[in-house]
Amino acid sequence: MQQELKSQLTKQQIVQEAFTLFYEKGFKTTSINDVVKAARLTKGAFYHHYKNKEQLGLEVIELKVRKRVYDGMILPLSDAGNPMEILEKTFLNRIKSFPFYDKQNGCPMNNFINEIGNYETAYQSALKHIVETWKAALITLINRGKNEKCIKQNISSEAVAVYLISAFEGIRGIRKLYNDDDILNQYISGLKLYLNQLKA
Amino acid sequence: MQQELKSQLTKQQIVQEAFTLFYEKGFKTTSINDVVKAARLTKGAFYHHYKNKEQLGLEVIELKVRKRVYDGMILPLSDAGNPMEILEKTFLNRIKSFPFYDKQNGCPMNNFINEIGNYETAYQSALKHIVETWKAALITLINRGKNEKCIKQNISSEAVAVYLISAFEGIRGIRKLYNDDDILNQYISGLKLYLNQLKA
DNA sequence: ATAAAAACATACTAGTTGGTATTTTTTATA
DNA sequence: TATAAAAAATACCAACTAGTATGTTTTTAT
Repeated sequence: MQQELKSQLTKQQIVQEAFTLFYEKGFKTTSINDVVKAARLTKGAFYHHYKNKEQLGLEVIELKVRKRVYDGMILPLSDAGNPMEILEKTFLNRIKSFPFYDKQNGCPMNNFINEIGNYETAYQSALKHIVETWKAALITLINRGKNEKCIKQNISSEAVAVYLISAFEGIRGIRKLYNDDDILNQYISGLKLYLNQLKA
Repeated sequence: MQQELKSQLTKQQIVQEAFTLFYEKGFKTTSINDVVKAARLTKGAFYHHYKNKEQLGLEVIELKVRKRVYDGMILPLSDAGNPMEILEKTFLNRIKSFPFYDKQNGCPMNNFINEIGNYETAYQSALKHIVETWKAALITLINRGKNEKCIKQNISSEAVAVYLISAFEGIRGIRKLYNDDDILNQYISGLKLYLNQLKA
């Protein structure tokens, strides 16, 4: 039992360090040597727990990237209260609460999508699953807003959800190019404007 | 004179093949060997024309990526006609006219941004320059729309410009995860909705 | 015609990559 | 306490990386 615990702890350590490195310097540019060095382990230990680098990447997406999006952007959507306010609060709070580090490095999911999104089926579906979950949660909330007469009836919930996600992921990338928050504040203005126009 | 022409032709060939490879498989993952092989040249030839890989990357951004965004998304904005219609036409036409290849591989600029956007100053400013040019062109058009009373007065042109760009770049990445155009059509619905709400 | 210079090719280096084979250490169980 | 199995370390490999040194061919100027 203690052995299994140790094994899990080691894997956790590897995944944690890998996530940080992938986030900061990209998946392709991070070597297994980088990861085991950061985790203060050796290659032998790594390849005892993981078949190859791809499997590590998938586990990082599954355990870290997914959780991040889930906790930050999906879970808050199921709170009780005015759907329109929840929508605003979730997007704005998230953007505003990012530390400099997160602004500089962008969205871990978006980084993965744009670095290895194409032609790597396993990654594609892992990332797609996160997006789909997010989208579904947004649609549910928007539909609730329609039912409760605080969101316009004649708009497509799906379209709004996709447009919200797109703009959010887009700005996370674009922000990386800048050294200040001006562009982020402009995005926030644009988002507020957009949300206001959805109100019934 | 003939020599200079030959030199320019070789460089063009290199930049062209490099752009394609960077687009298809990423900047970091494409080796100089890949590039010279595609251009049917040798390493000696490459390093005669370019100082290093970074310089090639910058030239690809400057000559290819920039032109692509300029021709597809910026130049059409300065057409004569109803600003609102131009806005709609430019974004929708562009999205709808992408061949499968372009949908699968995403936006070359966005790929660069998310792959090497952070901690590489030279790339940052090259890419930022493209975004800024795009943004400025959008603002000009939106302001014209306000003057001509076809766009609401009480909205921030900057905010709209940034939100439009963000969503566009965002969906180009997200589309990479899918095998069909459903998500793209939902984006288009969302975009139409958004644009309609700007009308005066 | 010839010498210099530019364009390009060949062969190489030192370092890194993902991954493996083998050995040592730790842990669980009899 | 002996033994098997899991965990981790060491040492290694072939392929690949960006870049260089040194050639050879082609073009240009005189």
